[in-house]
Amino acid sequence: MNMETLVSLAKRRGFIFQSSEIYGGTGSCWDYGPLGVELKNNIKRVWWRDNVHLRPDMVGLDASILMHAMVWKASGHVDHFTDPMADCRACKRRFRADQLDAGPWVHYCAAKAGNKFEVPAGEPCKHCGSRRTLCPACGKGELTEPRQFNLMFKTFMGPVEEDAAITYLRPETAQGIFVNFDNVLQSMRLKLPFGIAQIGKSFRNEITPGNFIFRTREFEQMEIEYFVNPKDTVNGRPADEYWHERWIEDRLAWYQRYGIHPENLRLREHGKDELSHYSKRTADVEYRFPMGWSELEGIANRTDYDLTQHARFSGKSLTYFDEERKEHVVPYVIEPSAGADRSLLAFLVDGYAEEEVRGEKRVVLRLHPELAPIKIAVLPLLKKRDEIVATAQAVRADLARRWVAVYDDTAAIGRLYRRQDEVGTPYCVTVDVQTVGDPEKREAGDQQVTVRDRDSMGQIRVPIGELTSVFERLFSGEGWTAVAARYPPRRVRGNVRA
RNA sequence: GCGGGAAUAGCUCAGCGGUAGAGCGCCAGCCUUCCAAGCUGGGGGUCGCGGGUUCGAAUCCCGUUUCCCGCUCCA
Repeated sequence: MNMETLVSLAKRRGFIFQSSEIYGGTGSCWDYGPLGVELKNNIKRVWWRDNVHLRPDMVGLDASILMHAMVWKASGHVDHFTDPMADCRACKRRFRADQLDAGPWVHYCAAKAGNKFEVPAGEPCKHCGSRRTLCPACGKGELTEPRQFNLMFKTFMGPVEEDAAITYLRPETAQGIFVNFDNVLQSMRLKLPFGIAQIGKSFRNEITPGNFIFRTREFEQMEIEYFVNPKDTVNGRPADEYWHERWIEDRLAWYQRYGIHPENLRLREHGKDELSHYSKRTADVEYRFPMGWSELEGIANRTDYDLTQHARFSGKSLTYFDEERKEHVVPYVIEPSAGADRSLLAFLVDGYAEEEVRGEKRVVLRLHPELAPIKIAVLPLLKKRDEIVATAQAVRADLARRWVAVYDDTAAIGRLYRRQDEVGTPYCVTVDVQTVGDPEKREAGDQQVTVRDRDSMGQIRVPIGELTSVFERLFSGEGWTAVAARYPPRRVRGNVRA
């Protein structure tokens, strides 16, 4: 599996198109096509259901993308979300200019000709006063002047482009939750621990976007801020550490529940040196993408950093009153922050399979039935028979009230199946002559159709009247094997091409 | 942003100074009683974009945009 194959499939089958393609494309932006938007909506819907509706301790939120500029001052993004970068003119490597002094460096001092010596970490040369100027990787090249990379999109509120009107497109949805902490607390009568979930677009001027939809400058996050009382203990551990561990386990399990192979998932603990300025501990859920292990979701313990900062900058109290201790506390927050686009990419990559069937290559997207863009395809075996076509269209219309169901008659049955396999449709329904009967042979129809399973390619005969209950069982997770056992396999009446 | 590679039909690619091609896919018709069948026909490309050289440029030169691989970063 390589990314190019997937990019090609995604475009060919209407999942993902490059943004503004007719104008030559625009960097790092991608559009979700008819099937892509279904898939993405399904991912967001099951995430919301599992993390908000099914839990008694979670509520949702949808904050605006544009916020008061002070939000980003308080959050630290204006000051910390910038990286001064310097490039080596010789080996072309790039470095964080603020981390160049981290190690000792070899210095050819101009003030003391012929002298080459090592300067200790963090110190300037005591002879000439200069700091590190040569590349720490190759030791030869001069470094360029540090250039400031601001990762936030700057824009103007209102039509006048003046400094007072500057604000930012949010670089994370999290801050919308923090600034609404008190509103949600007051209106929903919540007790710690509780969480607020939000799905929405965020924007970062990434230095290097790429790898298809993996790193883009406009992306969609699925974030949870789970507030806990840091003074509580659970199972003998501080509440924030306990819940952090719980969320790490829950989130890892979530990806597996929707079909990601366990061997393609792992947890990676952040080292002390790579922790964000607000984080006490962070663990990443990583997926084995075609380009290597990369982050799907970061689960951070943000402590009381954000609420404290916003309280300080806004002058508003952002505390929770602990009834038992009769005191105000600033909650700690655990943040499971997932990428919707990255999840979608992982589900595509993980579901993609090529197998050999009768000497032909079969491409199948083994998407979890809840995620599949199309749930059921209803197909006529023969499109020249009006009764077959009419019955198939009626069956589709009936099923479409409950599930995304499509009708297709533009090819022979084998090709129709393969097309549906390639876009991950879990089940097909085929209407044939037996279903509707054959007037010329005075045969009556049996009103039964073939239901075909994507993964096993198994087929059963099901009365049209029982289709809804069969699909209810299949989509509730009962499994093909269990459901198929109640129905006869399709009777083979010969195959003219065999 | 730097270095390297690439850009021709929906997809994969050939053509590399002289009338834009193939395979697959797509559409239509015929045929066909269940896993990418066959036959016939069809639509579709100002060869990424803009300049230049030339009688003539997909082809050579310059610029530019986008994608891919590294550096780097994160959801």
